[in-house]
This record gives sequence, structure tokens and C-alpha cells, in this order.
Amino acid sequence: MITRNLSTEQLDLWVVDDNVAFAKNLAELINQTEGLQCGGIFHSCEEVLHDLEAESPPDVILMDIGFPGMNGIEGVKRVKMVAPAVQVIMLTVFEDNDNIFRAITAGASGYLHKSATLDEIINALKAILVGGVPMNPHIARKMLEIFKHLSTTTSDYGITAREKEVLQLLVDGLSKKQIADKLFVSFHTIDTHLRNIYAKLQVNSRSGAIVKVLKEHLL
Amino acid sequence: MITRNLSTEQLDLWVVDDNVAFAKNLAELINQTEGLQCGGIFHSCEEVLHDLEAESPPDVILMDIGFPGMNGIEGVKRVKMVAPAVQVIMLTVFEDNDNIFRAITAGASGYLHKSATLDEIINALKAILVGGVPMNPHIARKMLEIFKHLSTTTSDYGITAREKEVLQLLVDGLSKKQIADKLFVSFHTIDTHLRNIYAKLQVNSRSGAIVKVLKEHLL
DNA sequence: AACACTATCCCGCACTTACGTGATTCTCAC
DNA sequence: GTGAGAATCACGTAAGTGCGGGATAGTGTT
Repeated sequence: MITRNLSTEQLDLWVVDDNVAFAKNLAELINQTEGLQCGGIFHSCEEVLHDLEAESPPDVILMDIGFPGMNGIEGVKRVKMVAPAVQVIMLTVFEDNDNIFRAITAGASGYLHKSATLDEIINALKAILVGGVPMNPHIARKMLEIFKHLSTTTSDYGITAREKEVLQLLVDGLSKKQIADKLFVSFHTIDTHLRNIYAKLQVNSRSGAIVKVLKEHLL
Repeated sequence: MITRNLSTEQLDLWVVDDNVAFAKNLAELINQTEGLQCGGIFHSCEEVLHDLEAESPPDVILMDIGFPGMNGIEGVKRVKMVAPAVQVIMLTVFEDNDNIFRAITAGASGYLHKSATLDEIINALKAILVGGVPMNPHIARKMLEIFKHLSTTTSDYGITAREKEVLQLLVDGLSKKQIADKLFVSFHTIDTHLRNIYAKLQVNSRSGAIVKVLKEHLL
């Protein structure tokens, strides 16, 4: 539940960053901007969580990721647990897919690089509060990248249909004997199939095969 | 590279749908709209690919997913291979995460439900061409859902730090003996650790443990 | 001081796996 | 129609696995 918005009142922001100078600097910039107001500066996630329970929550929290102790990702999760209505924007130097992915899934609404200008930050705020679209173009692109990366099936190692059946049952945890019974063939047949599968996947154990199948989304 | 835009010229659209009546209807609606022009109607992906090589590509292709033969997902991939600059919007009755996910990863720029009004379609076009954001709010939300779903870590089954070490090496494909050597403990210790791990994960084989670890993103 | 938890170590047995080395059909392409 | 894959079946063995029993020692809680 957002009780204020950009057009009617001051927008209340909290800044969380262990770098004291940076946080203070950002807070000043915010306070110098019309319509924005920095209602709190914090230097750890624990402080924020403590205050969130005592005071009324802000509209938006700008949060660093690279904390000692509880990191920003964990921080977002906890914040969203205590105050689900608060929009959290990650503010960080990390721009790798993994961090963005984790931040988004933890409940972050946006993700800005620390070099972002105040204009960019305000634009992100508008996008999040007014438009209701919980991401900015930059993250959107990153997310697409991650998506594409997640679905690079490409090679199927020339696994035949029958071998795929066997492989599926292998992943389901069945022993050779159980697979044989299920497919109405002999133990030896499954044994041979598995040898061929192992050769094609270039592994030498059922564990290796399972890992390869799950990690590369075969089947 | 987009050579035209909404403000200066006609925007050239192609419609691809095996439902002849629907495609024709949509094409007419498009042609009745100022600034839009339907440059081609196709009833299969093959037709589109053929024409793409002969003619200059359109600005946007509106494509159905549920084709007999080559489906829309495969179609998008091929289209983007031949003409990467073309923006493809999927137009479909399927709204499940799996289809959206696959369409996006195949290179689709947008995803609209077939019940979408022409207004909605035009809005999507604007978002894609002008804003450069390769998705609309609706898809954005869906993508967030998929992301969240992909990363449901939740339970860690009370695995201890030491057990995690063992588990990691297990997933790496090492035997009990190899794990023991690597951690400078005896075979029996690893054996016991694995028993405890199996109990916690509620499995009874290394295969089961590996599957659980990889599928639920433990570790 | 008693208790729970973790990590470590040990024995033995039935079972499963990985692999070497064969074989017989069947289909499909050249 | 010959040959290459695919799918099926077979024997044997060394190594590895899962689990039934144990045990000891340290750490931290209450």
C-alpha cells in the first residue's frame, strides 16, 4: 500500500549503504530535489529492519548490495517480509547477471548502478511508482540475457529416443533392474543403453550423467 | 536497426496466422489505423521465411504460436536468424509461463493475448519501437513470476556446513573414497555424512541426492 | 551436570554399478 | 544387398554403494 505519490506529496526515501560518505552525499542530493525527501540513512541491513518495525515504512528504500554481514540480497528478503509495500531499489557496483538475478528474485523492484545520476534514479522511481512496471529498461535487457542464457540447450549429444526414456528413469532414481522392469526388457539391455549414454555424454557414472542432464537441460 | 518509426512514416507490419479469417480481420484493422500498414499476410512460418529472403523485411511481425508443422517458437528463431532487426510480437491464446518463456528466449520482443484490442497492440508496438524496452508490462510481470519460481530456495533441510562440503563433492562426481581423501578424513566418516544427508533430504541414493540438490538449487 | 548436536571413526554384508567382451535382430540409407 | 546404427540379450568381475549395527570426542545449551 503506497500512501504517497510523486504528484501530491513528498516521496520518502531511505538510504542504506555502509559507505558513510556515499550515503550522506546521496541523501543530500535527494533532499535538494523537489518532491523527494530522505527520511533515514542507515549503514547496515540490521538497522533498517529494526527501524522498519518501529516507524512507518518509507515509500522506497535505496539499498547497497555489498555489505559486510547480512548482504543486500538477504536484506531485501527481510525488508519485504516486514513491509511488503516498500519498493526496494538495489544500488550497487556489481552488474553481473548473478547478482541482478538474485536481487530481483529476492524482491527488489529495481537495480541501478552506483554511477547512476540522480536523474536516472528519479526516472527509475517514476517507472516503479507511477508506471507500476517493476523494472527499468536496463534490468529488462539483463533479464532477457539471463533468460537466453538459461535456455541454451543446443547440443543433445545424439541421444536416441529410447536412450532418453532410460535417461529419464535414471534421473527419476531407478536402478538398472527397475528401469529394465519398467520398460519390459532385460537388465542387460539397460546396462548396454547406459554404457552408450555414458559414452555420448562423456561421463562414467550415473551421477555424472544426472548432473549433465540437469545442468544442461537435456530431456 | 529500425529505419522507420511511428512519427515519420507508415509502420510496416506482417501478420502470420494459420487462421485465415483472423489474419485477414487483423490486417484490415491495421490498415484502417493511421500510421500502420499491413504489408503481408501469411499462414505458415515457412511462407514468411521464404518472403523474408526475397523482400525487404517489415518493421514488425505479429505471429501466432499454435501452428501445425513448424510452430511459432521455432519460427521466431528462424526469422531472427534471417532478419535480426525485425521485431516479432507473439500473438496467441496460450498464456502459460512455459510458452512465454520459450517465446522470449527464442527472440520474441513481445507477447500479446489474442483477445488484445488493436489499441493494446499499438501500445505494445510503441513500447517496443519507441521506448526500446523489449517487453511490455504484462510480460515483465510474467517474467518476474518465472524468475521467482525458478529460485525457490526456501528449505535447506538443515544441512550442516560440513555436509554441504561433502554434498558438493558428491555432485562433482567423486566416490566416497575420493571425497574422504580430499577432506582428509576416513571413508567411514564420509559414509556416515552421506547417510545423514540422505536422511535429511529424504532420499536413499546418491542419485536422488544429486537430483534434489540440482533441482532445488541447494548448495 | 546433563543433553543434544556435530563430526569423526569402525565392521560386515547384500546389493548395485561400471566395464571388458561378446552376440542377434531390425531398419534404413546408399 | 551391404553396411551402419539402433535395440536387444548375455556372462563375469572388481569396485563401489547403502545400511544394519556400533563407538568416541568436542561444542554449545539449558
